[in-house]
Amino acid sequence: MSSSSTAHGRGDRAVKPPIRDALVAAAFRLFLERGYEQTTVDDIVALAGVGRRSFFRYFPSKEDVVFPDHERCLADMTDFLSASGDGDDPVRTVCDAARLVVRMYAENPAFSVQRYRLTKQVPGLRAYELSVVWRYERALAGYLRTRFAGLRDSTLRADVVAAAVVAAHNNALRSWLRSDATGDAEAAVDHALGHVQAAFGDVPVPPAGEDPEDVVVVVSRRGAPLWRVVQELEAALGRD
Amino acid sequence: MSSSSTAHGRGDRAVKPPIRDALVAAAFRLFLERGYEQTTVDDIVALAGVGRRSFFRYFPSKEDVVFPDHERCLADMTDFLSASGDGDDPVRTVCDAARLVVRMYAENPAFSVQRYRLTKQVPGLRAYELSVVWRYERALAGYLRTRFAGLRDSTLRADVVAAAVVAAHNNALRSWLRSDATGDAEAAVDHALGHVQAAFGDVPVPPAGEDPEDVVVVVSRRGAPLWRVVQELEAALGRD
DNA sequence: TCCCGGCGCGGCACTCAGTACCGCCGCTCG
DNA sequence: CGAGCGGCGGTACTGAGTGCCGCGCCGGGA
Repeated sequence: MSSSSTAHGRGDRAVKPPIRDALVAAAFRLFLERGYEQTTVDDIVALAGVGRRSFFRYFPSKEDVVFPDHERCLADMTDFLSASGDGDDPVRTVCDAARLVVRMYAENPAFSVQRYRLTKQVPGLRAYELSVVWRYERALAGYLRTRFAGLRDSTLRADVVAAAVVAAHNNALRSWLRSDATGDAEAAVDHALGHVQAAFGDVPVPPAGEDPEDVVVVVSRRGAPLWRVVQELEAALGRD
Repeated sequence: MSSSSTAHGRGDRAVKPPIRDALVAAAFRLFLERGYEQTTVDDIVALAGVGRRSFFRYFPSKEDVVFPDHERCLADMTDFLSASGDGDDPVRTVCDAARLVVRMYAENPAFSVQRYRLTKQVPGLRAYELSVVWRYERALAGYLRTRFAGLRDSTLRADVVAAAVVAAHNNALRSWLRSDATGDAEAAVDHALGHVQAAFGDVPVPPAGEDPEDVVVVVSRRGAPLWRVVQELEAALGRD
């Protein structure tokens, strides 16, 4: 039932938000019973036994109660990205960041499946989920832009890779949710992200055994000054 | 001012929707004057001189008036996809389908720039645009799924390619919009989509040979993916 | 112990998007 | 010439989201 992102294991009694969890529980009970649009905020607060005003204190909109933990997960992702150094392959880093999301889904499989069924058939919730996914994607793209800075078409590469990572992640995640959360969600996402890493990563991961050597292209127009050649060479090598 | 997708050239007096265009014009005047959220539907219909009920006859919601032609463009895209045979490279086909969108934007540059500024700073409109983009992406992915049927991880590949195409298209389109629609939007999108085709398409890309006097030196290790070669080649040729 | 300030909560009233229903008018077809 | 009929406007309603205020609880300070 509980869906809070904060852990609560010891004897302490719901240290964080008792009323917030009550609202989420009441909302999902009613959403599953009579549908999302047939449930008003007044119904939710009546079942939860709190005032209507308190609902909007904890959730800016009615849709937010369906995604109570994404805000925290997004914060975790930005923390993860800002904490990861410049050493590893950036594509691998954003793939790891995406794994944070599927891990959150896998923490509450039943809850995630219910929410998936809800968002699948309510257009308003689908639109809201899109905006949430968009924020994840922008976080990944922002990180990649800094890592790709200096390369040619850096923002384009960043956006495309971020979109591919999100698409692969969501493909595997939705497939897992459609199967009623049977099997290993993280493994499915790993497999999907493997394709993206193979296509965009510095090192083509799955076809192992090959050399991780990169490619260098030098194009020199006749009469082009030497510094121009050096510049292109540096650009191709990824130097700043 | 006009933004209708239907042509109206001859002496006939706005054969399709006179009142619809009036609503769009009035809405944008008010949106630019005092902002989107500061403008009510009553304000729009008052300025347009029609009844409030008529607004919702033409636009299901207040957000729809900002994107008056996307419904038609989406229909064009689905028509284009269902009409294209199974002969060509499917990745190239979806790239061509995406070009329909930028072409629509390029038809009314001033209108597109205004709308871009609006959607950039109004969260509600951003969310709505996301849902519109999502429908384009699903159309592309649906086509690719049928074309990829039988291949391994066909739906995954379809989703990833569709997302990459949309991301590349939007990257170039938004860059063009941010520059106040100076330059060639379609060329920018072509360049961006070239990267996607290089990464995912059957045929790397037609590089459109330039001067035969150029000297090209390519050093490629076997581990490097083909798209990297093409990317560096394009970069070295100064195509951006 | 009493007082005081803050804060979380509930209640009220309001705006505005979106919908259902109805009544009007002009057009066209029988 | 009359009867449908479709586009349009008006009215009234629901429900989401907001601003405002008053209450009660809790902790700190004199």
